[in-house]
Amino acid sequence: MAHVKGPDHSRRKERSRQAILEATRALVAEEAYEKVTVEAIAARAGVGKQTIYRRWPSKSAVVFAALLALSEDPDGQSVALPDTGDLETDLKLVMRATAEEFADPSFDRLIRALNTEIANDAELAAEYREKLAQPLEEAKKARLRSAQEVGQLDADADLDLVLEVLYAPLFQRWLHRSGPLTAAYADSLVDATLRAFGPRTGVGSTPGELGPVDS
Amino acid sequence: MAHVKGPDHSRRKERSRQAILEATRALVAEEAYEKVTVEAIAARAGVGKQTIYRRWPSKSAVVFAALLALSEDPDGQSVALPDTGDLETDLKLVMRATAEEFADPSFDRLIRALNTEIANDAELAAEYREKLAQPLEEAKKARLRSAQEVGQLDADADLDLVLEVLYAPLFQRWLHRSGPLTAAYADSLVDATLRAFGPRTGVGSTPGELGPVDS
DNA sequence: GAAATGAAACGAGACGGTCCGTATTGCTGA
DNA sequence: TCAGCAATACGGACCGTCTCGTTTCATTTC
Repeated sequence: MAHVKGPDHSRRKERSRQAILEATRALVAEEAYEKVTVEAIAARAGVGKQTIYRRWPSKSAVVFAALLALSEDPDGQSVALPDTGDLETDLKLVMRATAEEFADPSFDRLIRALNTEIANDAELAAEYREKLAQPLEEAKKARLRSAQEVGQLDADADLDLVLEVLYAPLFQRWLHRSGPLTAAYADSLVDATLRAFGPRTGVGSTPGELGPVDS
Repeated sequence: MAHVKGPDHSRRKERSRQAILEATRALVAEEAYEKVTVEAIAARAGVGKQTIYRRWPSKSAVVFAALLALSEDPDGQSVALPDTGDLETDLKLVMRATAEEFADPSFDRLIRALNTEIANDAELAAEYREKLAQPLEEAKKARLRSAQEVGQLDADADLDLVLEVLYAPLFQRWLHRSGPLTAAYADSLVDATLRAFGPRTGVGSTPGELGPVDS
């Protein structure tokens, strides 16, 4: 008597759900965002338009869900950054990889669509932060904390600020197409960030008042 | 007989042109961007729709022109940053002012609309860079160069990179609504930037191998 | 067990509404 | 007189709703 509801159509639902999300991703990846229509998604997914609107309230929501699912695929597997023991090495690795990702046209279009959605919708932005950005940031901060423990990063550094100084320039340069995203550029961002937040040159225990370098 | 063309309607043309741009700015400032329609602009400007399309090829172009005109208004007057002689003071002044600007809802909507346009249209982005971003950046770089000359900034620093490290975090935090844009935050960005690109402390400048804490 | 039953979900697509960008029309002002 | 204009009708694209006949599947019936 656990069956309160009627027939179990969950498998059917899941299949069409996946088809819709995959069709959406494919379309966003291969065309300009304005050309992605709900009708096109439905046709590509082999699905009726109503099936889409049964699950999501708007086109924005569908696109957003499709892009969210991109990073949720690997079940519960949480992100983890490389940890060779040397922060500079690890950061350069990650930043170079990030810069390369942005060079891929498909990825470019996907992320541009995502940014357009969240820049103009505070609710979607909050959901994006909660489900995608926060977990990733936590992983990055975990790596930074481990660097703090071995004295490769200022123990007092605000990690949110460190991440922003590190990533925001890359993001802005990509979004505004204001310069090339080369490996050298990625490296120079890491260098700048480490100069700003690297270990204090002084006798570094807990800081606060001691200021041996006063120049 | 310098009049090659017919009757001199230039004053009329100019009047309707200004009316269109002003109506556009008003609408973008007060409503969500999707609600701004060409018909609404025409009605508000007391102008026929065709008059708009006679001058601009698309809605995007009108909106873009309206926002461009925002910063072109003060005739040929070029931008100049404060120069008290102390870079830290000047940068904090500018960064605090920038952070405050973003807090104004009208300004927020205007810049959000502008960013949406240029993020998805490489041509508009190029025009934006040429007509708005570049001149502003040049003014900022001029201030930085003067700081380099008096030894308040590393003479070898890449000024484009300095500006990115300084402004991009603020921009990203605003765009993604990922944190408050306080004066303290503005200051901490200046502090970080100056630690990264400030005058070299001496000979053994670049970090990397010196490791008093090796645990 | 296999066939019949009924409800939920579905594919297809017609429909109203909004908006873009074009075409038409009659007016107006120099 | 006539170029430029406001007003507005229009075609086309798309969104989101609604309808209709069909498919799928748990349950019932033999």
